[in-house]
Order: sequence, then structure tokens, then C-alpha cells
Amino acid sequence: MDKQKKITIIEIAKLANVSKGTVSKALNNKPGIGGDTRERILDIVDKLDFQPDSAARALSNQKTSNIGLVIPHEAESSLKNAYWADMISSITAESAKQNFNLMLFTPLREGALSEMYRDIIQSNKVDGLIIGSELIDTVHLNQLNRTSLPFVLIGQNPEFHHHCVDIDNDHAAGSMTAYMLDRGYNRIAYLSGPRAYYYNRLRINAYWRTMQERDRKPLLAEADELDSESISRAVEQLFSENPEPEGLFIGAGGNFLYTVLDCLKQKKIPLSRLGICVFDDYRYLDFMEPGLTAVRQPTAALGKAAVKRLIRLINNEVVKDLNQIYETSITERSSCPVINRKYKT
Amino acid sequence: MDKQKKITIIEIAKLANVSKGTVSKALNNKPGIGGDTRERILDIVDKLDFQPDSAARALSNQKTSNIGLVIPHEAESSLKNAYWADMISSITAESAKQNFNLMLFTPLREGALSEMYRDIIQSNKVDGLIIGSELIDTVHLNQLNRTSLPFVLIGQNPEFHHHCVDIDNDHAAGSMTAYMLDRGYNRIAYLSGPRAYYYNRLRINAYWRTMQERDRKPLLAEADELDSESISRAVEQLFSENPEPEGLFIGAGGNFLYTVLDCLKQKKIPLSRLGICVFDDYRYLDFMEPGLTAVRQPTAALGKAAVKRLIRLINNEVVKDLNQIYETSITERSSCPVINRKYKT
DNA sequence: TTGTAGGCGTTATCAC
DNA sequence: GTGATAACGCCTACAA
Repeated sequence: MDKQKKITIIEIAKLANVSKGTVSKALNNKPGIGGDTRERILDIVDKLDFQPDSAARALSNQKTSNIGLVIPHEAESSLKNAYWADMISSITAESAKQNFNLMLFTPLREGALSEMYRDIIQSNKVDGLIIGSELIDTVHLNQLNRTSLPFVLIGQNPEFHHHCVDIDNDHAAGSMTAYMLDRGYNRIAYLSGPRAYYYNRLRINAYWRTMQERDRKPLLAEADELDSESISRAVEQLFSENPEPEGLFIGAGGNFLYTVLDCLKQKKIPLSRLGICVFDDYRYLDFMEPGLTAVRQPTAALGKAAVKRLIRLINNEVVKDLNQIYETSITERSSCPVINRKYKT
Repeated sequence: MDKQKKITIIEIAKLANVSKGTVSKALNNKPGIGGDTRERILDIVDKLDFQPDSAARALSNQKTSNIGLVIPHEAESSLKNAYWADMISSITAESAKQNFNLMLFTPLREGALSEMYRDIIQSNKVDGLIIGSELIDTVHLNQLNRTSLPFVLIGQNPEFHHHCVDIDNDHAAGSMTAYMLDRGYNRIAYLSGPRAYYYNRLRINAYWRTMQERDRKPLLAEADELDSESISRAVEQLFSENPEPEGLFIGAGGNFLYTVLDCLKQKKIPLSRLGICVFDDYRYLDFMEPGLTAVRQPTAALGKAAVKRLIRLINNEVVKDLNQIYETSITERSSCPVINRKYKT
């Protein structure tokens, strides 16, 4: 009862009076085997609840049936973000659907990325990698590229062309800026996260361009880091402008947003004093006062697409177009009501 | 350059003028090898950036160095919950620290749990399992128990004693109820999620008992399912009471909370009309109006403990005490201010 | 201290 | 259509 000896294809072979080679064929739907023997074998397999050992299979096939998801920050800080929770959710579901196991990787310390990648690559833990590529990290991507390990990025890298899925950051930030302008806000400020994150650059550019196209003076503040000091410095800068901004476009969600809101609270700036829009749409925004109007990312679609693309690469199928770009939408809430102010330069 | 032939211990052996057995010893810090040869070997290993193939190692050792995390609902619905995001975050970090890889499992469809477990177990994908055990699922736990695969639950199972980490739900719900009573609320209602989730039973009991100990009449409503109809029916029931509840204790966070808040909004019940407390503390609660006072779970500690416990089980170390219970705390915000109402039966 | 050989469970390539 | 046999890369006795 207790010491249930492990079942192998050899046991199955004996019971079916065939050789293990034949069993293997039956198991893998390979040709070169009679329909009757196949059935007989599969019957026994079913009865004994047999499944081939994945390590043995991996060793023999040189394929693990694992795909890895790399979140290139310390788990503590970034996994907590609702964005990654959504992402993991869809990636997990899709890889299960495709009969791949999902492995989660995260560097032990910020800066231990090299070792992590080396480990993953050299020890053949996975058949391919999905990489959350927020930071511009050409070094490791090149390291990875010298390998034959297929990978797809979530988020683009400016200096490095590779398979990637991403949202259209330019259009997202541009259209939200236009949206605010259309609702009557003129002095719209953009509060950006660090430029080390490429998407922040794209968003800044789009904002800037849109403001200029509409003959408004851009009002930009950037936090150099993600800590609250840097962020509050940026907020400070924005609200020392004279006159004060009428609209505020907060360029990232999650903790960045929270920290910004904390700053505003500390500075006793009620959210209702300006029009506010945000990146990244989550349900809890419904319950803030006012509810925050937000750019909605199709996170689930991104995750799914990343898995599908990766698996095609793993199977050596040709995948045209390196980049797969998804459009965002705007979820309207009450934080950016229509106003009407004349703009005077 | 391109066809970089795979390095194996045999290459290393040749280069070091030793046999592969010796290389293996060096790699695994095994005794029976000279300090000089060991160094020579490790030097070469380092230089070539060599790492043993994990499949081969797994096959030979009968150990995968993987641990699995099972999230037993459809990933779509439950992974999105901030609770699981936190949990995954700490579990990922801790397993990386312990040199284990983390695999994420989730049933394809609700109800496909058996197949999932069978697959994981029979094909030896992992050395152990951490199982998010919210629903009472004795069937699969028994299935698992007949196996030698070690596992630890996150959350207790009433009919099944096994290694688990959990919060003290009884104390958590009881002390929050007492907290509300102490602040002057008498008619405190408890809004619970489905009893199929064991923690909901524990919380209900603690609430009920605390109310009775203080000579207050409990006012309980349960949602049978997690869909919005069930939840809104429960809310309905509570607010058809006469007189209306003075305090509302919402027994779960995440989507459950959101849905409840939606219902209140629809019924035009402003949150300020009653004292409100919630299970599960997240940063966004700061920004609701009013900020919601909440039970804080030590999620990170739970995840870490689960990993540590599992690894000890994997290593066949004795682990006394099946249950590892963590205390919760209360994060005070403004949704449950002190009032003072006489209680008349 | 070191080398050799056999095994881990599977798949693939041959003969038959 | 089927059955041996050799990989796959590593570990571990045991022998030298």
C-alpha cells in the first residue's frame, strides 16, 4: 500500500506483452503500431493511471515542456502590482491550455539577473522564456540572444529587436491627453515614472507631442526612481508651477499611483481640484472618490499572445512580424469631468 | 558560433583530465576528492559557464528541485485577487532563495482538478506542492495523501489534518467584531462569503460568538456563491432588517468586497451611514472614501512559512505541529469611527 | 583519491 | 507491426 513501486513503461510493456518501444509509440500517438495493440496498451495505461516521467521524457526529448516567466525585479516589489497579477493569471491559464508548465523566475536580489539567466539557460530548465521587459536591459537580452533559447518580451526594448507583445503606448498616452484637452483642460501636467522604463519614454513623447500639436505648453515632471522621495519631488515640482495645473495625467498605476495620491493628500490637494487621469485600469478605481478615469490595458490578451507566440517559436514555426501591438481603451469615471476654460498663453 | 555543442560533464572531465565521476563529485561537494583536483575542475566549470542539465539530474536523483503552487480555482477569477498576488510574490521569492524552482498550476476548467493533480503526481513534475486550500476539497486531498508527495496547505481543511499554514481566522473575526462593539456599534451585521470556503465558517462562528458574548443579537447574511446576484441578495437581506444595521463587517476582500460596495452604491447607501470593517488589507483601501478599516493578514509570512515547511518535508526532516497559525492585526482607517449609541434589546 | 560501469525512464533507430 | 538497443546527461556504487 505504502511502498507503491513506481510504474514505468516497462511494467506496462510486460502487462501488454509488448516491448517498451511499442508502449512508447502508443503513448505518443506515433505511427507504426497496430490499432488493436495500441488500444490494449492504452487500456492498461488508463487502468494503472500511468503517466510518463517528465524528467526522463525531457532528457530523452531535449524538451522540458516548461516555459518560464521572468519578472525582472525583486518579487517583493513588483509582483505585488495588480498588473503582474493579471498577467500571471492569463499566462498560467494559457500555458496550461497548451500543455506547458509555467515556471516563475525572479531575481533574488536586484542585480542578480545575470546569474538567474545563466542558471535558466545553462541548465535547460525551460523550452522558452517570457520576459517582463519594463526596464531597458540590453545586456541580458543579448546574453540570451546568443543562446538558442526562444523568448518573447512583454514590452518593447528600444535598442533590441526581438519578438514582443506590447500595448501601443504612444497611442494610449496620446489619446488620453487629447481626451483631457477635449474636456476643456488646458494646463495638463504629465507625471511620469523613471525613464529607465521604456514605456515611460514612449508615454512622455506622446503626451508632449499631443500637447504641442494642440498649441498647449507641456508640463512634465519625472520621478527618477520609484521610491516615495523621488515621486514626491516630482509632485512638488508640478504644483510649484504657477498657475497650478488644471489637469493631471499620472503615467503609471499600482504603487506609483498610490504614492502620488499619498503626496497629493499630504499637500492637501483634493483630487476634485483638478481633472485626473491614470494609466492602468483596475476595479478598485471605481471606489475611489472621485472614481479615476484610466487607460485600460488588455492584459489578458497580452499574456495569452505572449504564450502563443512563444510556443510557436519553440516549435520552430515561422512567426512573421516581431511585434504584436495591442490597442488600449479609456475607462471613463468621474475624475475628469468636462469643464470649460479658455486657454490663454 | 551558432551550433554551440552542449557542454556536459564529459567535456569537463576531458579538459580536467579526470573522469566524469570525479567531476560529479566536485560539482556536488561530495567527499572523496582532492582539494586540488576539485579546484581545477571547478575552475574549468566556471570558465565554461557550465551547469548540469536539470532533466538529467532530476532523472538520476529522482528529485526535480521544483515545487508547485496550486491555485485551485480558475486562474482567471482568483489569481486576480490581490491576496494571491501577494502570496505568489512571497512564495516565489522564498523558493528562489532556497534554490527551488516554482511551478504554477491551475485547473483548466473548474472541475478539472482531478486530472491536474493526477498529472502533477504521476509525472513527477515537482518534489512537493503548496496548495491554496480555500475550498473544502477532501477528495483531492485524499487522492494526494495516498501519494508520497509532500504538500502543505495554505488554509485549513476541517475534515483533513495535514501540514498547513493559516491565519487565526477565529481570532481575526472575533477581535474585529469586538473592535466594532467597543467603538459603540451595536447592531453589527456580518456579510459572509460562501460556506464552501472553510475560512468563512470560522469567521462566521467567531463573529457570532463574540456578538452573543456581548449580549448583542447577531445579524448574519451569507452569499451562497461568489457571483454578484448571490452577493446582492445577501446585501439586500441585511438592509431589509428593521432597524437597519449600524455596522457592517464584510467578511472577505478582493472581488467580494468590490461587489458588496457596488451593491451599496446601487442601493444608494453611503458608506458613511454605517461603520464598516473589512477582511484583507490593501493599500488601495487608503484611497477609498472613507478609508476602510481592515483585518491585515501577514500574507508574506504565510507564503514564506509554507515554502520552508514544504522543503523540510521534502528533505524528510521532522516537522512537529501540523498547523502553523499566524495572527492578524487591524489596520485602522476612517470607516469605523467611534460613535456612542445605547443598545436597547 | 580516482576511474568504471550501471541505472534513472523515455524516445528513436534500427533490424526483423 | 514489433522488438532489441543505443542514446539523453547525470549520479553513485564499487573497483582499482
